[in-house]
Amino acid sequence: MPAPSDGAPLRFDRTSTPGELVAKHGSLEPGASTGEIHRVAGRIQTTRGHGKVAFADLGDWGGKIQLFARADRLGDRFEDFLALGVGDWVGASGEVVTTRTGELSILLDGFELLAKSRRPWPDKRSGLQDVERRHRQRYLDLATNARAREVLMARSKTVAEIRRWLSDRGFIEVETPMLHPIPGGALAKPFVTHHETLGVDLYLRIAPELYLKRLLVGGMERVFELNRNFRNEGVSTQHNPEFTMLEAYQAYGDYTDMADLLESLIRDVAQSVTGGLVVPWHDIDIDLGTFRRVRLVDLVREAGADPDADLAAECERLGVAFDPKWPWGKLLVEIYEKKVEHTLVQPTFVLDFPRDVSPLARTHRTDPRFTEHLELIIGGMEIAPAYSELNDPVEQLARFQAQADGAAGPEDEAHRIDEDFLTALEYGMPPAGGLGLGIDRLVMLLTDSPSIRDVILFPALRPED
RNA sequence: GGGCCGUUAGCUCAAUUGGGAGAGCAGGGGCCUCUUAAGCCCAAGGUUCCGGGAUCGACGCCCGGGCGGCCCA
Repeated sequence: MPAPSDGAPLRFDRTSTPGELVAKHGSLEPGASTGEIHRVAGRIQTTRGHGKVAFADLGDWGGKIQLFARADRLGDRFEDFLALGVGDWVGASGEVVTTRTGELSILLDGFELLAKSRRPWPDKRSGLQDVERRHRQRYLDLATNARAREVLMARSKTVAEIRRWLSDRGFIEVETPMLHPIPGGALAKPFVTHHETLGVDLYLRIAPELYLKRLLVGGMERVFELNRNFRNEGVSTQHNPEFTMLEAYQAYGDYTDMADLLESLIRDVAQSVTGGLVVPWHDIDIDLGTFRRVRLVDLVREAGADPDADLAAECERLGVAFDPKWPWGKLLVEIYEKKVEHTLVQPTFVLDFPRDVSPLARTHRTDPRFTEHLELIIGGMEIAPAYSELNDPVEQLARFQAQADGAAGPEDEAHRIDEDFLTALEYGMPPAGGLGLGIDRLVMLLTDSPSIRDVILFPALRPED
């Protein structure tokens, strides 16, 4: 069998990892010999040549161990060892020992260069600092910065815990279309694409909501989807054009059930990901043990505006920019978003958004100006909306038409009338609660990350050229 | 879209009010048989993001642009 052209090994059998050896032998006396021969692999992190002996740190994401090379043991291979550099992948074999200074080491009998790093490596002390390159070349960020690895692992665990938590409670995960003939389920500008053989424009979904509700019509009682949404809007520390959202629906429930569920879910996920319910956030601590519940209209009143007065005048007085065409509810929400939302640092359910801005939620059971639509705010960020879901096809059509008539925002962000969805509702959708949970922002909270780009491995950036 | 800040060697960063660009690390050569941010010696490394302008003289000042960060819309 011919050797590969570059002679590099195709595989390497390990008997242990650096982290496992540290766990087993981490407290040996200086100058100890274990009699254990091991084969370990990893990436060279530092090298220290010292005449007829040399050292290198070999590490992976789970730990590191020192390689101890002696010219009298390695013979001709000693020169090759000295040629190793930072970033090289190496498989090594030898006895597990400690040096005179007590450092746990592999006393090398042999080693293989598994892959060479051909480019200059970031500074070994500081790691890669340049924010732009950390995003464009995330592999270097991960390879040199422990913080980047911790965030990635926290995100992975968060997603895994959410899936397990929901599954344990009877929620079924589904996948609904990413390509939508009509963008729906949210107020947002979509990305447009085109299907050649069907000859139609399609939209990357802005939300899966209307498809998940079709599944409620089909009889699914507890259903969720955890995947990407796409919105053709600006990028900021809280927005990426593609972002990850959990949407979950529960038949026979309402928005108070969804608030209970969110509270319990976030608490359990925080506990398993961070080990506690108090998470540091910038300069303060956020206590996920207590979730306040307060009506939006009361928050606006607390902010010094009278919801029963002329809201355009109130906006004027408070310095909130507005469009005179906006309806009452839009003005009310504008005051809330500009004056209140960013001040809600501790977990807060903001209850009962106005009907004008909430076309998919049921009218409030006692106050018809509002809907049973809440938003969970933590750290000043919208983390999760939840509704008592509108299931009346006649009212749904009327709400869509009110949206299409304008007033609530730019035309390309208004709901378009999805006849197929209305047909589904006409077959009967059970009463249900639904929620959306922004996964990126939740991970920001759990990892004290100030920017969404810290928790998305490859965030949207302008092309370099 | 607006404002402010940043952009210098492969990386991390310096460079009084405008006077001719430096260090550490990495990479190259040499010494060294227990180092661990190894150490010591030597050499090399630059279109100071790009384009224009004022000045005897620009990394620095002015104008325009790129990319990034933060804040605002």
